[in-house]
Amino acid sequence: MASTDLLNVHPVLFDRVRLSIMAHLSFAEVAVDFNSLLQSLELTKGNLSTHMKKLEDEGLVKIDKKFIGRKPRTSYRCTKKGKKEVQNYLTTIESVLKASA
Amino acid sequence: MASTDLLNVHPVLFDRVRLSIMAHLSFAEVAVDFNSLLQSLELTKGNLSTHMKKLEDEGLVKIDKKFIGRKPRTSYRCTKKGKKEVQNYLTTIESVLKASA
DNA sequence: ATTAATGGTTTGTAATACAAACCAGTTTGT
DNA sequence: ACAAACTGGTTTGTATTACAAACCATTAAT
Repeated sequence: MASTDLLNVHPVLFDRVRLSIMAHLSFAEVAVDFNSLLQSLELTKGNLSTHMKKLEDEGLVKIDKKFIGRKPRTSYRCTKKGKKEVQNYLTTIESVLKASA
Repeated sequence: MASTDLLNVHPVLFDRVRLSIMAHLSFAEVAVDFNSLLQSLELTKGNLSTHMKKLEDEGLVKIDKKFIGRKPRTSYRCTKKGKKEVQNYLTTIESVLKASA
């Protein structure tokens, strides 16, 4: 088994909210903006903001800020690394837990 | 998709160490004692102790304290609820992440 | 000109993971 | 017999983190 494999999972993904975010982003395949995430996930703005910053710091997500007309708009997309880490999370969890089922 | 399904996952399992513990226990099928867990998982005693307490409080694990000869021995086993929650964790993660792969 | 809404960020607080210190007893060494 | 070291943990203090509230800057509506 080697449940220590879990150590190879990116730590930042061990959070329900961030995993949800990454699921959304990797599902979308395209950039998703702050407010859709906000709605889908039912978070407060501050909470979402800091989670996104953390994901960005770890390179799992790329932020894109621009103006739509006169309004600011922040959107995010999943990086290659992000996809990789999500995949790794899934396969690792499966291997660790299925052995024990 | 509905990544909000993640809300149905037991919160206490969203921790790398506790998930490792539960993987160990549900794999073992039998009681595992404090010190084997300590070794397998390479934790400090205090850390393991508090994690086990939390798992116990949530009813995922049953604690058993007795004396072997003159020495105390604490061991743990996975409860039915524990197994159920681990299963739920696995299937939920799979459904949420596979949709996004 | 005010008020309300949009699009976020910064900041203060409560919860949590962790290791260090501690405690109760046992075995080992002299 | 006594001390030192080991066993088997628990309690306690600290650092990190998740979170919501408060805030800021601007735009849109009245």
